[in-house]
Amino acid sequence: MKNASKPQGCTNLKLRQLGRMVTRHYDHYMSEVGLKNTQYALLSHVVKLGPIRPGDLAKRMQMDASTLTRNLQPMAAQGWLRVGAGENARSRLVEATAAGHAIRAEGQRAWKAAQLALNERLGMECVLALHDLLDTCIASLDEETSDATTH
Amino acid sequence: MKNASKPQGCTNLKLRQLGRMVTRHYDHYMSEVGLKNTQYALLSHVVKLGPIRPGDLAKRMQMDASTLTRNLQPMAAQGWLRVGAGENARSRLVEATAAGHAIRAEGQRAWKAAQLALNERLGMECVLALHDLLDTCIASLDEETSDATTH
DNA sequence: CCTATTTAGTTGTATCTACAAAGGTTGCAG
DNA sequence: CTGCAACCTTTGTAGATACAACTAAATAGG
Repeated sequence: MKNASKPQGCTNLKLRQLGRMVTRHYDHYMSEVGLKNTQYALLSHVVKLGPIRPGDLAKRMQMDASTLTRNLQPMAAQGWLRVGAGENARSRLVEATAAGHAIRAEGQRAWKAAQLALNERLGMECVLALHDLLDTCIASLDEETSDATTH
Repeated sequence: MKNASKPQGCTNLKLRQLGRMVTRHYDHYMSEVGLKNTQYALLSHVVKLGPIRPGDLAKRMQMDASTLTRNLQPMAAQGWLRVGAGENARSRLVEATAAGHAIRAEGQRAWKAAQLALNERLGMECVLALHDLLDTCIASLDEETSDATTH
């Protein structure tokens, strides 16, 4: 017994609206340590994935390569990460500096507070269900993109 | 029997990642009629909510007032909508022009194709569940914002 | 009436986002 | 070795997003 046979409204609209709300929520907390939500996400990925090529990082974050180039710039200017030479002359490697690790640790505390507050506001059940669903959707769209269905 | 007692990962990250993917999907379809996903959303709201004040429209869309001011500009320049005088000298009214109604109708066809394709890619069950959850979350965060709990 | 506060909208500034195109690099075919 | 295709990243351009500060106008007190 379905809720409705056809989805009501626009998936994109709802995603973006909630996205704006949640992003504002996180940014409010992250601002205490001088980070944007996006910068914390990027820094965390760089810390975890070690020296990594921009293109690979962009793919992991489901982000356009040119967007990544742009997002790296303010963070490199802050000295939080470094975009060095890769194997080839045409590839590069991104890695976090000591300052980057430090601020990421600070950011993690702010992030935890933000996530806890959000869990509180939405209810744990809701957040768990949302995470599962978002993960499923991301995986679905991702596998089609990389076209790995055939082998 | 829960999936886990604490949510794994970052709600904001997942939302933004899926948001980027889905926005790209819609923009791909909307580009056929020369609209961005955001512009279609904005235009639809203006068409539906009739002449409306910028502030009210921003609240409806969970968007900062200054963001709305900026987003209106390219659309007004295209002649799709008009920002006219309101009751007071300090308030204004936004409404769609004839050209706005026309392109919104075209956009609607593109939107339908995009939504159908997304339903296909994610599966109807998944989209329905996602819509319900997004609506619930938006409503939760919204009621706290408007602080309507006390009376 | 006049000032203080609140309200409505815009501007300054900074970042995020992505498509199209450009600039080099690598690798392969001939 | 030469030329061309494929690859990796950055630039050009345009729009989305929001906080802080600003302008202007309505409103409340006195």
